[in-house]
Amino acid sequence: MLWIGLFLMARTEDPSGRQRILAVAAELFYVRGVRAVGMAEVIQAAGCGKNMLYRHFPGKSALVAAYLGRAREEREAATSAALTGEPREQLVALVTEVAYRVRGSAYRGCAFRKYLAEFPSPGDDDEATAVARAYLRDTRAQVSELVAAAGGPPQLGDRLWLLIDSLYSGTGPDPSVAVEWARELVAAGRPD
Amino acid sequence: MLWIGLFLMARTEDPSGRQRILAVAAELFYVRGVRAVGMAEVIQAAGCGKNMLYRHFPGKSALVAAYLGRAREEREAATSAALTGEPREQLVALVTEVAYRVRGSAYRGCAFRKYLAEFPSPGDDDEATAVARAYLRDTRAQVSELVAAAGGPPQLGDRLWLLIDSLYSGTGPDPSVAVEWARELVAAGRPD
DNA sequence: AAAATTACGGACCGATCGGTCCGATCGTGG
DNA sequence: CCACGATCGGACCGATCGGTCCGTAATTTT
Repeated sequence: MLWIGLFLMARTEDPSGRQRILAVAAELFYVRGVRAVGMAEVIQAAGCGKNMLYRHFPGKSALVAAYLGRAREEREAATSAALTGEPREQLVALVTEVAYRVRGSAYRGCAFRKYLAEFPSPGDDDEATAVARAYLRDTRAQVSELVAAAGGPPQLGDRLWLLIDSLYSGTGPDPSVAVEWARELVAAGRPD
Repeated sequence: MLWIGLFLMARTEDPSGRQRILAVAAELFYVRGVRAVGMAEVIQAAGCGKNMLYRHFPGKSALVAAYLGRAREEREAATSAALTGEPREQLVALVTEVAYRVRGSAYRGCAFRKYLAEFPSPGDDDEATAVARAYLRDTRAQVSELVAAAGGPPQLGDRLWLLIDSLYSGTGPDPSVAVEWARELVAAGRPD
């Protein structure tokens, strides 16, 4: 009975353990900034004891790295869900999905870009910085590969990445401007 | 003799006073982040005593606000220097100037966007936040006005602002992509 | 019911923060 | 040569940080 319970918790929600702490910490880090949120505040918001948190995460840097890793998983899930249809449609869908997310009321900027802005000179062993940089690099590579699959010129990838980058920045114009522009761009690149 | 000296210092450089402290602090805040730089480090880098700094700036928040105000002045000077010729040329020159700055080896991202990312939930009386927001708002308005003066549609302003925004983000493609795109955009909007 | 495992949360530690105050020092004017 | 003013920089303060340890209470296993 105990083992079945542990098994189910591990497979499903783990509502009072690691996942719960991570969800609470992620929200705080994202909204208020990583440096501005102390461990004590995470503990209080999670409603757990100090032992609980420090057993799952050896320190704040590990918690922050897990926060960005979680953000990456969420982004990848949303992105892959939007990528159906032929490559050209996928390119537009990619921009549209980002625009949709940016319009959401909970959007406070790109978590990875914000982290890199907050820690521009990290130690060489900063795992969170590695996660953030890898995400940006991989996402951009994904666009390039998609453009190559669609038979478009590399320049198309550059310009689409520029549009996505502007969307994420949070200070750009209305997201629909980027979406409409991406549509024109992909349509113009069509050889037929 | 004493008065002449004071007069010259006030008119020219003030090498051991406010301007020097501000220059040192600005470099530190910009490269390493505002929160990551303590007042003690600013004082040591400026080579002055604590009294010196706290006489010119009542506290860190005032120093940060002055840092962003200084950054704004520098940006406005560089921008206005680039704005010669007819409105359409000015639009391209605006993007080109930003691209030039972004390519510089000392570029570490837009100071205003970085500050807003570092302090997403400031107090209502945070002067630095007000400076940063005002800069972004005014710069965007400047683009819109320039487009209007050039007789272009508002959409042109949106798209040019998008390009500029992407340039500043620091994670976009090569700056030349935005410059070339801006050239095409302005040329295509030409009625003749 | 007794025992053992778990978790909450306060006490505590050293380090660092922004900021104040004051003694020591140096250059200048009388 | 002395006295004055300005400046450097260390001592110090309260607050907060990340992190450790442990007393106590609750829950579960036997």
